Amino acid sequence: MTNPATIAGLTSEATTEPATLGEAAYQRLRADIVAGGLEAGKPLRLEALRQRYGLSFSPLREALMRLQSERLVVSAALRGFAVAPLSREEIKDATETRILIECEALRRSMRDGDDDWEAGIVATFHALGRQVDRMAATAGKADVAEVLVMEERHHQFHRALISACGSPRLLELADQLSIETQRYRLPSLTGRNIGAPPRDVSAEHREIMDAALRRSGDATTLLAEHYRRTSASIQAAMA
Amino acid sequence: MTNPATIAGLTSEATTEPATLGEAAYQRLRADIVAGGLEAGKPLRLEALRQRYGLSFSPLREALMRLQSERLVVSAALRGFAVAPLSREEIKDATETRILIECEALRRSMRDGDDDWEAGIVATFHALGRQVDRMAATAGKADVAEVLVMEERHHQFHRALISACGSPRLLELADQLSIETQRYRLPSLTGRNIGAPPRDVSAEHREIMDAALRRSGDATTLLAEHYRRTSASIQAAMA
DNA sequence: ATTTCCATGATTTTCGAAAATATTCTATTG
DNA sequence: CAATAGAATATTTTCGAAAATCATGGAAAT
Repeated sequence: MTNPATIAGLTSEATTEPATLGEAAYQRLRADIVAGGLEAGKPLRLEALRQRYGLSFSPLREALMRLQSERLVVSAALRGFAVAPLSREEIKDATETRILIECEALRRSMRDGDDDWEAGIVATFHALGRQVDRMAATAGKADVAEVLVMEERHHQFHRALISACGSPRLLELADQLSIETQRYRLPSLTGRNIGAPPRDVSAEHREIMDAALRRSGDATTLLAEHYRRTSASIQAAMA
Repeated sequence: MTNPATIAGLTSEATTEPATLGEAAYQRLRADIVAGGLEAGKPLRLEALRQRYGLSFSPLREALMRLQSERLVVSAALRGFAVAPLSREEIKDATETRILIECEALRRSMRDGDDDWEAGIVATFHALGRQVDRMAATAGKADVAEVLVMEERHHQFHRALISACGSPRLLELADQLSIETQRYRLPSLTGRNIGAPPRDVSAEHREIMDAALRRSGDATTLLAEHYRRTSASIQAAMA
């Protein structure tokens, strides 16, 4: 059965209580890795995790195996686990793979999407805009909780675009790649982001939305450029 | 130590000795699911698995978590695991996703592939042909071990085609989708395959190879057709 | 000075029992 | 007879100790 948290969203705020400790460990570990609470490259000692989360080895190991499949954790046999390192190569590969997956899913959604699909795009675009406005009002303070809410809205918008593709695999892959790339985005969003190019992300979103609703082939091009711009700025910051 | 290499010509990693029991459980479970030794849809009771493989719960659960990420196993919280069911929808989605992934990887490989890439294609094509000839000689007997060897060679050929793509993600996804679709192919290969359309698979492989070595855009079209033909025949047999 | 070997401590991996939860069966009620 | 509640059973999930393995450091040998 697919994990509802994977589909539902990114953040640790579980709308539903996890049924097992293994599931809880998975969600908390993933949230901490993505948000940087567990530093990239750092070894994940089981004894330390046991104390940190108040769990036993079994559910922790289960969660770590899952996270390893999602490339958030690496491991060597008998040598334990570590938070997957960040690298320019990885963000590049993740971004290009994401573009491949999401552009195909967007093409199919534009072909098959109905009124509900369109409504979902408009609704999530609006919600994202509201959140961006709210954060602009309290400018200066890069509150990490607020940033996480915005990232969740951002994810919901992009997911709405491809939600009518009809392929569970493409949607799951898109979710996984979204999580992976979020690891790279978050530091630059919470940090004070000096030297970032002046970029109107909201305008990019609006263009993508408009093209998608027009069922125009431009939508995939705009989507790819949107992701490549973000990736390039991250890579530049990783000098 | 029990060597699964006799049963599993399935993957390259199956030939190397697993370092942990969890890894061994993963390999043996996967081989048994793909080969049909564990029936699709059937519940995987831990007590039964413990006896069958002579392992404790921990490594078994670890392996099952990994297999769940690869869509070979499904589970519901507190209700245990089951072999992932087979369905027309799944083989369709898996095939189309595989085409998306491998065609992109083939395009990149044709763009960047060097002499070693070409040599790998020619070598694996030859090895596959030898195996097919060997099996044609002993026709009538659909030996499951021989079929597994052939599937392994088949996989190696297709992997050689895309091996120069430069993306670890695309290669890993292709491997996973290859395993998934193998579950669907094996029954029809071991069974006596009545009513199958007369199809020269070797000729298809040669055409794909030739086009790839010519760096012709036809290669991706031929590859897609190759996979779609197989998928269609499987779906037809699933009436 | 460098290497090799072994003891020591740290860490991962595995096990089987215990706890938690689901499922089945039976008895009872409406 | 159908439906329900509760006990009994089956199964999953979790725990902490034990076993296996790796990492570290120091002594002996070259």
